[in-house]
Amino acid sequence: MNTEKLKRLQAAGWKMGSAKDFLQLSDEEARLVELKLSLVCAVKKSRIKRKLSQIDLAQRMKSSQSRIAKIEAADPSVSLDLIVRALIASGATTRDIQAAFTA
Amino acid sequence: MNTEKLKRLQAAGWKMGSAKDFLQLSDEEARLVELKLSLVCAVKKSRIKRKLSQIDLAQRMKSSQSRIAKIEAADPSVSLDLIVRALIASGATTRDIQAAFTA
DNA sequence: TGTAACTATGTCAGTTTTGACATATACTCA
DNA sequence: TGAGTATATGTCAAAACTGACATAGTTACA
Repeated sequence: MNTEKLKRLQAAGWKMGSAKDFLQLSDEEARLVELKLSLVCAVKKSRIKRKLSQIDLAQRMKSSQSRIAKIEAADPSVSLDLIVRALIASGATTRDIQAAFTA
Repeated sequence: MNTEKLKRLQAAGWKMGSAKDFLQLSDEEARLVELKLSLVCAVKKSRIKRKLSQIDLAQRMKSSQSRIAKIEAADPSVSLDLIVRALIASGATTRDIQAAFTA
């Protein structure tokens, strides 16, 4: 089982807090991972809230359904840029985005 | 004068609000640019506040001085990932990061 | 049950982003 | 002035990310 798979499992619902030790991340890396996970959750919430399918969202941001799926699964191949673009495209308000940084 | 140069000028202190029209960005693109500019300013503030040189910060995050300079100049070649990593490495608190979203 | 819509996962060529390096420019302060 | 420190800008090979595609799995509902 590799690191990438683990990161995906994390996103799939594993409790944070164990991530750092398990993946042997530095504090800084851990904060970035947690931040990404928060934003990723916000993307899904925002998308569902607006009743958009992954295909809908993909079209809005000129991406593809598979990439949206990877975003929501916190696949290690997705950048913070893409996550935030998805969040914006999904209709999240500035306040929503801000809130995601807190969580 | 190209788009990349313009984006750098923006970061160098130009008032936002003109960016969207001038660069013909969509609302979504404009929001992302504004977000990046806010974070970029936060990086510089945080770095200065902790009395770190660009070299110091570069070492902390295993990057290079030139890349830190590009981050602070909002060079189009820098990703949101790198900006946030710099912000974290510079010692910014979660609250600082959050505040950058408001500004 | 079937089937239509939705979501997940793997792959890959093309594109973007990266650290490193060279070098130029600015800013102290003696 | 000059030497030392800090920051800016250009370049490039290597690494990371991307959309697109195929396809597998899931969910909802008649």
